[in-house]
Amino acid sequence: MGISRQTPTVKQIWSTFEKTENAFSVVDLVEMHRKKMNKTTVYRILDRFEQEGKLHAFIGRNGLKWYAKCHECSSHTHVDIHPHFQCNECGLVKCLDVNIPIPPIKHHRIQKANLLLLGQCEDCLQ
Amino acid sequence: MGISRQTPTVKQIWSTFEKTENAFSVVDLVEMHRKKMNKTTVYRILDRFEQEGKLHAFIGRNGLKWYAKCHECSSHTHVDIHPHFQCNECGLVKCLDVNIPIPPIKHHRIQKANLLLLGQCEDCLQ
DNA sequence: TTTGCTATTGCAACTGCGTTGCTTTAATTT
DNA sequence: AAATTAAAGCAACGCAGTTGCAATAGCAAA
Repeated sequence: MGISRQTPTVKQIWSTFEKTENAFSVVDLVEMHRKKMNKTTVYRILDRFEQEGKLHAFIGRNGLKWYAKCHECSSHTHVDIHPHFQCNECGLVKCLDVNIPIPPIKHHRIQKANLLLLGQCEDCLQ
Repeated sequence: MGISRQTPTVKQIWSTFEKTENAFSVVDLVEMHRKKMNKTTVYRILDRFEQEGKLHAFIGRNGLKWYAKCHECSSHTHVDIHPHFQCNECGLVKCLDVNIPIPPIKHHRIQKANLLLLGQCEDCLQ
């Protein structure tokens, strides 16, 4: 499983994430790479990156799936907050370097937590 | 705006939420009421309930929209955590009565926060 | 280098959630 | 009872995401 062949398409998708902590929706990624590869290929490469732990995924404001490369996102199985931010004005999505503790919930076992903060980013505040 | 006519379909949709704090996905609701009304009607009634503040909505695990009646969900505009829980085993979704404080994020203005906790519910833990 | 294996890609068709436009129905007001 | 118009039904559509299959091309082994 995972990425076992370094094809041009794999390299190209990876290059999108390599230099940034920002997240991209699948729709954006399909559009970005439309001229070079099929949308099915984009979906499949993203799946493989996610399984490999090179990217992590979460659901954004409108139910679209977003992907981002995040430091230390590869292999923790403990309850983890994974906070993400989406700008209501420009649409920017990125990972936040903030740790938000989750209190224990009575009679429940919490395995994962998805936190999406919505608001205005640095650029749009000015 | 809002619900201005008490039609049978409106009453029926509302009766689904009346007795519980559990949330329902739109897909579930369309299926539940399939014999009595058109799916378009379900979507539209849910939209109206949301605008009226009788129901609130959030995005679940798979990007589906979920609705729930929640005490005190009608009219606050402050940053609010709205924590929801989804069971990874039985799929149950409900509102949690827990307040989780969001720390201020440098250079960002946070207007809303969506928190989805995933794990096992009381019934599935046994 | 060449060969063989099979992971990967492209393509086209399909599924399913959600929306739209328009006509008909019926709740509410007068 | 009639008029007004919100709401419902229906069919067609748009778009995200998936599937099956044939063609292509990494990569390892010879």
